[in-house]
Amino acid sequence: MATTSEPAPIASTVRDEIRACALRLFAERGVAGTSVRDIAACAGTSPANVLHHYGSKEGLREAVDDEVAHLFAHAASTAPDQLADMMDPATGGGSGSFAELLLSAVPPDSPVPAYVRRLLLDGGDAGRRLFRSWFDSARALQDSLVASGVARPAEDPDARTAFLLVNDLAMILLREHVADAIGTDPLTTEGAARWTADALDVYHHGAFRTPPDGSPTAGSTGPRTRGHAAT
Amino acid sequence: MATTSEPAPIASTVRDEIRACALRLFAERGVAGTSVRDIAACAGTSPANVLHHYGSKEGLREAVDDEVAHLFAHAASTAPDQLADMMDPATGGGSGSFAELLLSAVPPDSPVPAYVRRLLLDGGDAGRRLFRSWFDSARALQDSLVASGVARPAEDPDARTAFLLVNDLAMILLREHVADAIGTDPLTTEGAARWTADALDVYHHGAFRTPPDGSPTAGSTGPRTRGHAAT
DNA sequence: TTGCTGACTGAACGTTCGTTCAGTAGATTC
DNA sequence: GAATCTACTGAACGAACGTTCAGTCAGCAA
Repeated sequence: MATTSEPAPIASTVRDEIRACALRLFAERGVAGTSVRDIAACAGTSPANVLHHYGSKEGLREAVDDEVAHLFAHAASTAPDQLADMMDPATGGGSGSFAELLLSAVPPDSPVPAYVRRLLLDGGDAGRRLFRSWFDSARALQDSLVASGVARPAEDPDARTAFLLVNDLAMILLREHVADAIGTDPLTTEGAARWTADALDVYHHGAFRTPPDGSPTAGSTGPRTRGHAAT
Repeated sequence: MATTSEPAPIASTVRDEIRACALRLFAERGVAGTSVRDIAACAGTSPANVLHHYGSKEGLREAVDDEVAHLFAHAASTAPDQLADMMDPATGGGSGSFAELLLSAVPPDSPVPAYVRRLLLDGGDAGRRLFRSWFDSARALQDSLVASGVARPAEDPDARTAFLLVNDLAMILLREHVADAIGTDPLTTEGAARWTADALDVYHHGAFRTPPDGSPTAGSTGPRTRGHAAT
């Protein structure tokens, strides 16, 4: 059903159609909330044919997981250059954002971001591997940016990388809520620009004024009220 | 089954047990992935009794949504003071983090954070309301912090509030992945300290070195590669 | 004692689920 | 032309689903 722009192998087979429908429906309703019959109806074929091609519903889910993983594996191979390029203040002063990378890899109405969300939050192995690979890329990028003087060195580099990566992914995860709150979808070009502008401001100049000198490493700052209500 | 500490009405009724089980199972497996029979078995009663108390599975889901919403509505009534207190560099230099507030309100092994995750990501009205209320609180806090000179004023205050709030929530959403990556669960006291230390460092001093002067408002920094592969 | 109420159950209901299977149609191979 | 293969279908399977219902039982008011 209407795969969008140019580079796809255009002659979409029923097999591909089934997988595309599964991707979209899984992303919208979750795997448990999507039936094989739903997918078959979406792809204009019979439920039996879905299982003919993918063996089982679980097999189809794995195929979709793989598709998404490969999409990013390919993007990741060009990512370091792209990200480093985005980061270079000379060529544009970008943000080095994974979200921007994602935005550049899929059309704005793609179900992929929503599927990535499920992947990251459903506790499965595919999601764990995806996050791992992103974390490793981000860590390497962070190191190189520190080495080249673009980024400030962190006392806790793993925490720093995780912090920046997670902030970045959060925008994908909470996309609808952000759009509601600020009135612009952050996964459109204009929305991304607005989001990036603020993120860069914080990442360059901070959000808070400098604390009292000899700033404590803040390690002691746990929550002080320890209500621990049951539930 | 073993509700934890003090303030709960301790004499847990079967009705409460059913709701507690539903909260946990919905959080773990999703609503569609949890059957009424599962919940009944967990609560040690019959499926018919679950529906006797809550009318339908959907009614039970709404009851659980309400329970969580009320938990935070109560927390929110004391939140401004607590958050402002956390923010005050004089009394502790905390982070004003919603995640810390959450951590202080529920025990570390509570299913509530996972349920909040589902609430925020399942596109329902309860999640939308929850985010809205958090955004409004965060916005008000942000304004007061700017007024008192603790926070730098932002060019785009809505975006700034959304950015900080979303960063904060991200840690809850991606909790397991962060724990994997940095080796510490950020929703434990020690994990939170580590996370907070780095977050404060970024929020006070930035993550990147100051860009070339006359820093562009960065609005032009969209992704420059416009691959838009189909999918 | 009687009658009522609310918590609770076992058995069953109709539906929908994932999956199986025998079989058809259209190519391709020998 | 027969044999083989792959894509595909309609009908059915047993299991699991949410839900209904008649009925049991304990506590309590009259």
